[in-house]
Amino acid sequence: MEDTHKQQLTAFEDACRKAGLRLTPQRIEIFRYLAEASDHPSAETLHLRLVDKMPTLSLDTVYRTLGTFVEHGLVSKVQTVESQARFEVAQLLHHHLICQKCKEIIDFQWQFFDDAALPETVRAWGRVERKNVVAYGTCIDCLSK
Amino acid sequence: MEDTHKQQLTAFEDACRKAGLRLTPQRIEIFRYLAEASDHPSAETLHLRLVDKMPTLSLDTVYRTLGTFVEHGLVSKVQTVESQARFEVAQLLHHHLICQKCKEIIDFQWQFFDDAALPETVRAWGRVERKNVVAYGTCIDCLSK
DNA sequence: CTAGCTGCAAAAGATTTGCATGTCC
DNA sequence: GGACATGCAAATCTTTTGCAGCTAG
Repeated sequence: MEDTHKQQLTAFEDACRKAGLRLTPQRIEIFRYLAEASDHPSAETLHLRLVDKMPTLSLDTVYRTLGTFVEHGLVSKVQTVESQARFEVAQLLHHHLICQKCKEIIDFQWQFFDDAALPETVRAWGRVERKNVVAYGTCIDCLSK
Repeated sequence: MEDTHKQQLTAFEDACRKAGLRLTPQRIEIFRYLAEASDHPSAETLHLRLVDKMPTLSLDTVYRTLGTFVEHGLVSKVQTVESQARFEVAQLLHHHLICQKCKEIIDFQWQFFDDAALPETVRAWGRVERKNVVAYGTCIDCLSK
């Protein structure tokens, strides 16, 4: 496992303890897998890939666990145009590229945007906590097909 | 009806004819309502509000019609973290503010962002057709509660 | 007239929930 | 030990689909 993932996992265990969440094998596995995955899996995909390691893991536990993680800000629900929700380990300052053909979601960084101030008019609306860019298009693989 | 909406409606009728879509009373009402609404309603909300005017209108027609409109680029499906999908009349260059408490979605403009070029790294990914900002926070009404 | 829509009802897909049992702290 | 989490099954909620009748062009 990469260092980044180890750190995420430790931070996760600390966050669980702080939030009064029990560290069960299921939760650890689900989080670990999500931290290592880079493809924003759905609950179903996650379950499918984890039942090998953990044959008794049920799909509803995956749903429940992801819900709990999202509530506690450990995991983010990624917006898509598909019917199934997708998830990723919560991290600030990253944005999404979505291929409209293969539905793949890729993360990217954009410092310039992160530093930019929202327009004046938004200030009157309320308090903004975070802002994200979602860009839609066609990935290079799908373009060449 | 405001001029903007009249124009949208005329553009809609033209677009339907061009696309070979029939102009049925249901389609006209659904589009008209969506053009006038500013709150990004879900299919269910739309149906609920239209059955008064059109008592025979069925929910599945609303779903089917919105699907057809989205396919033809007349309407956009708005991504949310809620379970129900929400819709709006398609328009370029606008972004969303989402209140995490009351779930209200507000449009805003941001010329500076629209003009900004995506970072270099994105170019290697493929061809981007559009980019949107989604900002999350708490609206002024919910802040004062 | 007739291809394309609509409404109805039923199905499918995604997610949630009640409950009994098991397990982390 | 006791509160919390899990697994199972059933329920719920959202969206889709098959089909027969209707209607815009």
